[in-house]
Amino acid sequence: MSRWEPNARGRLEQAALDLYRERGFDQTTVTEIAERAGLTERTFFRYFTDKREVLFWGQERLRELYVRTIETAPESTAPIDTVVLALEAAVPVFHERRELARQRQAVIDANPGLQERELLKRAALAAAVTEALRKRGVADPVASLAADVGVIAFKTAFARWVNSPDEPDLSQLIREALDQLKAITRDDR
Amino acid sequence: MSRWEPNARGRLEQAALDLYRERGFDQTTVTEIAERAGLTERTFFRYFTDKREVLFWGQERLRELYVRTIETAPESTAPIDTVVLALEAAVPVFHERRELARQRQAVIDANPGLQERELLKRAALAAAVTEALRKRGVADPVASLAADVGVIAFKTAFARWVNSPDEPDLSQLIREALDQLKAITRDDR
DNA sequence: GTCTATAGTCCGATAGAC
DNA sequence: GTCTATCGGACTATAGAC
Repeated sequence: MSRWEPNARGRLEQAALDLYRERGFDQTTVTEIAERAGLTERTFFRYFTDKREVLFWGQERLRELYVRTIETAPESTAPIDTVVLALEAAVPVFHERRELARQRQAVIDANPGLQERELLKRAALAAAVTEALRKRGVADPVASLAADVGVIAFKTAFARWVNSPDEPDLSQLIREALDQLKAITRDDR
Repeated sequence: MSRWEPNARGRLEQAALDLYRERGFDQTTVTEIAERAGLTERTFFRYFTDKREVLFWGQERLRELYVRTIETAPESTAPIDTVVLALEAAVPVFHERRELARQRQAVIDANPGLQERELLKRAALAAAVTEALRKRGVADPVASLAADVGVIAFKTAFARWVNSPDEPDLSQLIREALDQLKAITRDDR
């Protein structure tokens, strides 16, 4: 038997999401989150640097998955296709947590401060993808442009996926978004 | 004669930029900014909702310029070209303030919190561009994809422009970035 | 685990412009 | 009189220091 309940981090994350949904992000104090998780405010700040960060777990795992997928992609793969491979490799992570993703996104969409943080996380992932492409010998600015295009395609696909009543395949939505993006940037129209 | 020195807002903006450069964003308090501008902390918060916002004046002007340019673009112009027209219309705004833009960007680049805010402002501009395209009859998701592609091209161009020792033309850098972006998304390679 | 600085809010007061 | 810009003080919660 251990002295504390296990999984303090997970309990804080769950308590925070629940409270943000119940009464809104601004109306929730860190003290309340900690109380509901059976911990103290101080402990909250040991796990998360601030009140927003508690919603963005899984970021690190996603980053590693992207980078690893890019590292192991066939050498001949074009930059943009390499990025798509990485995005598709992460699709199961989302499919397995559809309801959680939906709830989380609803909270974020209701608060500009959380949207800021989400954008920063997305930019950090784009930077990691850019770096992984560079390591494969992709020159700048092609590396960062390919990463950014991938982010746009994913963002577009995710927005549709997360709130659809039916359950479309995220991979397919990504490919669709990318196709539309290609059509837009094609010169011959 | 009025009771107060004129342009309280401008004085606060200048004082804030100077202090953020001198000692860093985190090491600067709102009280110090207000003091240097000859005002009180309370007055600072009447003009700006928070400490970051003071760096992002001009945002509204830029938004109006983008929207107006899109509204008045020739009907036959393709979505992506309409966006480029808008971006180019705003180029003089930057060319006229190169040194200020440089200083501001250096402060932002040194602080994640400010980067968050910058990303949110950029997203807000993209949303305004998307909306302006929709009003011209551009369907979704083409409207938002075109806006996002424009944002990427501008971001890429701006990053090069703002720190070049020589003074390249921002318009040309935007067109170059867009060309590279088109090459990346082209299927035939 | 306690203590503290500071961001950010609220309500109200005041002084001049119109 | 009304409107607007500044200031004052009290207050809470975040976040970091010790």
